[in-house]
Amino acid sequence: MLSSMRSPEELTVAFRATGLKVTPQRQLLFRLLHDNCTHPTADSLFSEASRQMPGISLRTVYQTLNDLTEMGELQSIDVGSGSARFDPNVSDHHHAVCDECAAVHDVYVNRAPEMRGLEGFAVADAHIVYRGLCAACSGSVKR
Amino acid sequence: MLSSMRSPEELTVAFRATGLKVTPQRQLLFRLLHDNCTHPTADSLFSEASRQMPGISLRTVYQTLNDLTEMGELQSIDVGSGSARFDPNVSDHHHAVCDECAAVHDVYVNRAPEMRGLEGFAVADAHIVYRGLCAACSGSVKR
DNA sequence: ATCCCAATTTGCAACTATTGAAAATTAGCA
DNA sequence: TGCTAATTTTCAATAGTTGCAAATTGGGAT
Repeated sequence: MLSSMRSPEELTVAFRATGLKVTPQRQLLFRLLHDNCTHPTADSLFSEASRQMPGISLRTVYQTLNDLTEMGELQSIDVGSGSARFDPNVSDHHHAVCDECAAVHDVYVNRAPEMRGLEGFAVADAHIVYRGLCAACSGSVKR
Repeated sequence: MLSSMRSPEELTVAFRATGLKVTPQRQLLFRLLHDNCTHPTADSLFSEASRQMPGISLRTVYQTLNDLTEMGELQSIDVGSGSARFDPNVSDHHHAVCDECAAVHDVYVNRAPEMRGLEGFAVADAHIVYRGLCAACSGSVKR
């Protein structure tokens, strides 16, 4: 059901097949992104990567994220937080952002709603951003 | 039906009532925004304003846009174009962005779709961004 | 009509997110 | 093992936006 990014091993093959090289930096990022449901920013990935590979550059992180996005292995999403979030779940889905803890969750809808009030617009896709309080934040006794 | 920003005259009263001053810069922006359905950016408003009032500063434009947004007279929307767009239509609505000409249109949906796959998230609001080709761009013989 | 002071405008520096460019390094095939 | 194009790194540059301080000004009080 989830259409996740391919595994580090599969990406290694895919990269080589495309003429792209598989460097230690890229392998690390493949691993950090695999099954990552935190919707990380380039910067949070850079921090995480730096811990395991001191000296890796932020530029390389951006580069690799862009490569993966172009290959369709990653989805770049903008939930209005100022920086792009990257999502290895490339299936057709939407997002819910917690106003309290800023966590981003994947959500699904039965069918994209029909829009009204605009004749002749050919919709290619629709992305919904829900805002509110996540289970953890709304469940706890609020401050 | 449309819940548009109040008129320049009404805003003048509202500003004074709140202890905010009504300057020529602000009056100009009130006018430029009234009934403006182009979803302008701060910068496009600054260009327009500069034509009528050379010397007005971009900082003032940002300031006033933020003030109006805080007062609920304006909605700041992010359609992923890199810069914020401002919408004097403050009713509950959504947006359609043309991939060709980048125009942003207001759209309405019957009801916000229920989301699935996330238990306990208390939705405060939902914003949908549609992408595709607007009537003008999809109708014309493509380049 | 004039004063006065808090609100505003300006100018500019600072900041964040991201990309461009060039030199040094390296993956991976021959 | 060598070669070369791809990659990484470094650093500068860009866009959008905000912070700050000095100069200006709106508008109620006099």
